[in-house]
Formats: sequence, structure tokens, C-alpha cells
Amino acid sequence: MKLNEKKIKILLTAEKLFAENGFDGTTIRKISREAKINIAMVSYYFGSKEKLLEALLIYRISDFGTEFDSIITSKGNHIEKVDAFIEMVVKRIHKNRRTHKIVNFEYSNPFRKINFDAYENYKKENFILLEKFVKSGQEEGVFNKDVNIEMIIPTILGTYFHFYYNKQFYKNLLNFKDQVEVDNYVHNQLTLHIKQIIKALLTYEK
Amino acid sequence: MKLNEKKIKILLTAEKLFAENGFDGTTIRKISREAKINIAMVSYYFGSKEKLLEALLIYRISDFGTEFDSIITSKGNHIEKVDAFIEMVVKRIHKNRRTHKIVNFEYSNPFRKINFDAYENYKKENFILLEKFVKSGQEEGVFNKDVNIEMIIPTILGTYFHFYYNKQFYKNLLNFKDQVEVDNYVHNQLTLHIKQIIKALLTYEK
DNA sequence: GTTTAATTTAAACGGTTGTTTAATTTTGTG
DNA sequence: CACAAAATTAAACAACCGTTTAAATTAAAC
Repeated sequence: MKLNEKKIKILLTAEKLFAENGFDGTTIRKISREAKINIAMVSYYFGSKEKLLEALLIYRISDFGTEFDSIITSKGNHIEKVDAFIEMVVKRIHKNRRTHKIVNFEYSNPFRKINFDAYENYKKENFILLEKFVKSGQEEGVFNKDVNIEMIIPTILGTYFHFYYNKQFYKNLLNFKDQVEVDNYVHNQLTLHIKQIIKALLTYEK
Repeated sequence: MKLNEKKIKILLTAEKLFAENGFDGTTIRKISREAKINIAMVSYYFGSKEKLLEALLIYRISDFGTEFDSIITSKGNHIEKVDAFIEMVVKRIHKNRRTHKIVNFEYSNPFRKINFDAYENYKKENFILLEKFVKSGQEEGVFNKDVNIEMIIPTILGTYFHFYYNKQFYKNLLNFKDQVEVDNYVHNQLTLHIKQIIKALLTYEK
């Protein structure tokens, strides 16, 4: 699909509202009001509300890119690569947290008939890359062999998103005054914590 | 609020549908159809759809109980308590995963005017207990001092819920045939993985 | 058994939903 | 300028929403 300026404006507005109010909580009228376009334009451009969400997913997932590869295949030791990898992942999901939130909820909705192939392929590719990386570290004796590789991504993303979904709670607990302080915490303490648990998991001797 | 049999049936039906379709994706008509009651009964018993959700939260959170306390204050060494603690937490959130999903999404919806005080208090109390436990372990020299205690719960719950929200993906990746196999994985490999990362975090020497 | 209260019901309320229509305006092309 | 295609609009569509009403039924109290 060719995306002109107006289509992208609709997608970005939909992304914001879907993430804030959910898919069912967002109306085409709200989207068109906020994007300052006519209600009929959504159907005209995307066909339906569901296809609008599909277009958004494709738009964002292609944007996710694959920096993965360049970090893992670069030179340097495995531990440094874990740090670089996690820093990259946290930055990326924090930037794309809205779309991730939408996906988390709609993907687990058994009655939603949205096509999630792009999302599933993206997850599968990333897993295969990570698996290769961990196994190479295990063969070199740097990483522990007793590791559940499938659960590494859930640990990283899950930790971040539990924090994000309970932002209001952690704002109070950690005395954040504004979103800037939240962003700082994510990119410093939270990223550090995730690096710590993953490195500990990979190198821990029982 | 006194809960008779019919009220509880409405609550359980609402819990199922809210978790599957979201709050906005669930209609009172669907709830009443599935619970085999008249539409007006929801308003009659609970007042409104939003108050129905609030009643569900209170019903479930009081059910969460506080086994926490008994594990942490029991005798035995700290490492064993970590294992027991995580096993209890995973069992509990897996049992109450529907309500947790609803809360995760609605609590992060900035326009929902639901009262989440019960949820926030529950989280706060549990955090204080955990903090006391970790600090006592640190003073005894069993636990590492360089630990972000605030992020331990997000790591445990987040890992579980990322797995749960992407169940379809992990069903394919790990070749689960049915829900029984998913449940087994949660209570064995996933629980073991979380125990491993938390113990590694708490005792890891850099 | 009579009266009062609680429960249950079908129907109706005004409002909103996603989508389509048909007419109008703008843009692009020769 | 003329003409066709694309974009934009206001209005209408049937369907559904959460909630309320007022009447009918059941249960409880005396």
C-alpha cells in the first residue's frame, strides 16, 4: 500500500487512540476528528476499521527493522553483545510501546479476525537470531548451558511492559514527576536491571 | 456488597468476556446472554457496566489473599523461600490471569474512570513485604546488594504475562497441542525459568 | 391469607456505532 | 480550457449500545 502524508496521519492518530483506549474503545469518528479528516476517509483509504489496524501493524513492524543482526554478528565478546542487544531492544520497544500494547491485547483476543502474520514472522525471525547467538556463546563456554532460550525475550519484553502497564503505580512508588523522568528511568535503571538479570541468567553458576 | 449465587455467576461471566474481548468489546447483552439472565439484572445488581468491573476487581483481589506473608516469615533459608515465593506467585497469577489481563489494560487506559484503589493497595502491600525480605537477605549476606528491588515483581509477572499474551506464538514455537500442555509448561519450565533468573539476580557475583 | 418487598421481565429510550451513498470539489492530464 | 480521475464532503443507513421504565412475578413478613 502506498502511504501518502494523509494516510500516515490517520495511522499515527489511530495508533495513539488504539493504545490509549483500545481497539473497541476507539471510534472512527474520534480518529477522524483528531486527524482532522472526514469520517468516510478511513473507509475510503483503508476499507474498514480492522484493515486500518492491519495497515498500522505492517507500517510499524517494517519500521522495527533488524538491527539485531548487526549487533549479534559484529565483533566483540558475548557479554558486551548482550548489553548492546538489550539496550537496543528496550529503546525500540519503548519507542514503539503503543503498537506493542495494541498487539499484546488484540493478538490475545480470540475473536479478533486481524491478520497477525507480519507480527508472528517478526517474532520468529528474532527468536532464531537470538537462539543462534546464545548457542554460540554456550559452545564457547561463555554462557551457561542450562538456559531456557525461549523465555529470554518474554523476560526482557515482559519486564518492560509490566512496568509500562503499571506506570501509574510506579510513578507513585518511585516518585516520578513527569514523563521525562519515566523515560530516564526506562533508559537507565530499568535497562540496567534487565541487562543484569539476563547476564546473571546466562553466566550464573549454581 | 453481599454476593448471592446469581451475582457471582454474572461476575464470572463478565470476567471471562472482559478478558477475551476487552471491556469495551464486551456488551451487557453478551454477558446477560451467556449468564442466562435478563439484561436489566446487571444494572439492577451492580448499577452500571463500570461498577460491574469494580465489583469484579474487589471480588478477585480479596480472593488473592496473602500467602506472601506466611512464606516469607516462615523458617528456612532465603533461597528456598525465593523458590516457594515464585511458585506461589506464578500459580496465583495463572489462576487469576483473566482479571490480571483486564487490569493491565484498563489500568493503563487514561480515560477509564474505574476505581483501582484496591489494586494499588494490593500491589503496594506486596512490594513492602518483598522489600523487607530482600533486605533481610542482603543483611545476612545471602543476597547481592546491587539489586533493583522495585523491578523484581515486574520481572516475574511480566515474564509470565508476555508468555500469556503471546500464547498463540509460543503454542507454535513449543508445539503445544492443547491448554493442558500450556498449563504444564507454565507450572514447570516457565516457573523454573523465573526461579532461575531471580535467584541468579539475587546471588550473582559480577 | 394479605400485604409488602424483592426479583424478573419485555419493551422502549436516546444516543452512538461502522459503513455506504451520492453529490461536490479538487487535482492531474492532454 | 476541457475532461477524467481522485479526493472530499454531509447525510443517511441499519444495527447495536447502556440504561431506564413500568408491569408482572416471586418471596418474605406478619
